[in-house]
Amino acid sequence: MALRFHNSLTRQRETFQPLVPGKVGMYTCGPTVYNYAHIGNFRTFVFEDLLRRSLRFLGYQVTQVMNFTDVDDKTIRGSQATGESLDAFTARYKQAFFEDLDTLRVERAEVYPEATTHIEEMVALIEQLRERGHTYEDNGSIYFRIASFPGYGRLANLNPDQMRTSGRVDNDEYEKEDVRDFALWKAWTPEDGPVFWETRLGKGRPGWHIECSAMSMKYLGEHFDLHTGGVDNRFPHHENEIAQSCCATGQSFVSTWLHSEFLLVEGKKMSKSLGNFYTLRDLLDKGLDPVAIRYTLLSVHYRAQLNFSFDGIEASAQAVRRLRDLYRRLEQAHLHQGPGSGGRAEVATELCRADFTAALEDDLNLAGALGRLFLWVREANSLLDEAVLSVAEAQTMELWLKEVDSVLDVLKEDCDENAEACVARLVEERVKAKAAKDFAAADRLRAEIEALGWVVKDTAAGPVFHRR
RNA sequence: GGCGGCGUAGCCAAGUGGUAAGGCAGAGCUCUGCAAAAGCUCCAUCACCAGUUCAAAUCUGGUCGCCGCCUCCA
Repeated sequence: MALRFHNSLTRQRETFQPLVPGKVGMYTCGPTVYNYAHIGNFRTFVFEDLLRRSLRFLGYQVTQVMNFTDVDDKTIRGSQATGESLDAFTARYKQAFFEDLDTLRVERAEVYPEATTHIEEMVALIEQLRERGHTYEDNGSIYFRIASFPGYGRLANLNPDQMRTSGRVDNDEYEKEDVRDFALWKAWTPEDGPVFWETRLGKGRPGWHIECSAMSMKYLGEHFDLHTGGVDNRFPHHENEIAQSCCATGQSFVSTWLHSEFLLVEGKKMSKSLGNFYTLRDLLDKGLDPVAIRYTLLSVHYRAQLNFSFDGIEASAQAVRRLRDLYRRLEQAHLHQGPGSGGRAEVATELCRADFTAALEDDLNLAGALGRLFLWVREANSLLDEAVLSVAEAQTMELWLKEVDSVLDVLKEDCDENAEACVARLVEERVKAKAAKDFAAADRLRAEIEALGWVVKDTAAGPVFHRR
């Protein structure tokens, strides 16, 4: 089986062929750092995490670039509202973003370029477009003329002539030749205050779309493998990126475009007016387990709308618990070494590996892969119940589960080591109490452990414990 | 007006021609000092209608319902 993706550009499933065998360059549109990112944003970021982890699982070397949009209308307005400099304002949200990524166990990209530190690259790109006749100026601003790019609309599957035109656009955007044109460079206005750059293009700031063209090509080359984002970025943002990049370089830009669908909350698109708008921090305040949130975001195919519900989080938490319980059992299997399963362990594991891998290769069908994984989980538990696993077999199974977890990243428990050591002592005491048939003491210790928020389970191999 | 997606058990969800994965919840059983976990068993004919086919959740046409995009938005 070969890795296949549904390419938004062609709307077809295609076999993935990186430009350089074994290596993948991917650009993932990052956050505009003017507030805390919400759960819908994280649906996309977790999808991109699944993508990079899957690529690595499949043996590719990945270079991921994720930008920070740290200058635009919203960041400027935000900084003015708090009276901070733009840099100080956005720095807070950049840091918060990284904290949130850690909470959700999203792996770090290789490069996080910021728009404000790549002004020169953008200016050079705009100059290149100007030389090739794709731009025009008005009052110091520079616009991209989409009529100069015949391929415009291909990604979004929109015919420019049939786009709906509204009166509102006509009124607001009178300075453009065509309402569909977009700004590459915005001339300074008094509302921008201290936010401007004096450049060869004049005094002003870059438009939004140009940063992604400039920074992706700087770090990944003029033509690279994968570009991803939420569906809402498909048009106009990504369409404009294609226009800018192709017109500037004269060659194709991105091989494969991947777009993740929207996340709904309780069946509705998230919005502040509906009261179903949640940042990650809001959800943590409600006591939700971040790993359960991660699992939920992961377990629905990225091109399907995901309905986020609190019941769903509970179901995910249980599924994660099942995986963790098995992992603990495998870790401790050496304590009651068996005679060997007669090949059952190996066969089950190899079948699982083949099916799990095939599902991932099929446009990142993680839901299908998980279905197959849980079949193996049952088999593994059965073998443990029968106490037949040899030490080597248990290790093989444990290794496979760890390998799966290089994609899922849900096994590790968040707990501070002091608490764990403390509970471990109570568990030890309880073992002694039980050995002495002092069940009253054993029950008292169990209650104590549970009061600390932990659960202890007695198994054939001795007690195991974990956070509730 | 133009483009696109979706509708599978109580909930989530996989499955693009061969007779319905998996998770959660629920019921019963086994095991168990207790408590859990685990294992076993049970729980759907795939929105509706009409076609194509030896065979359709899967293809075609239509109906109903839901959702998204057409320059703020992951």
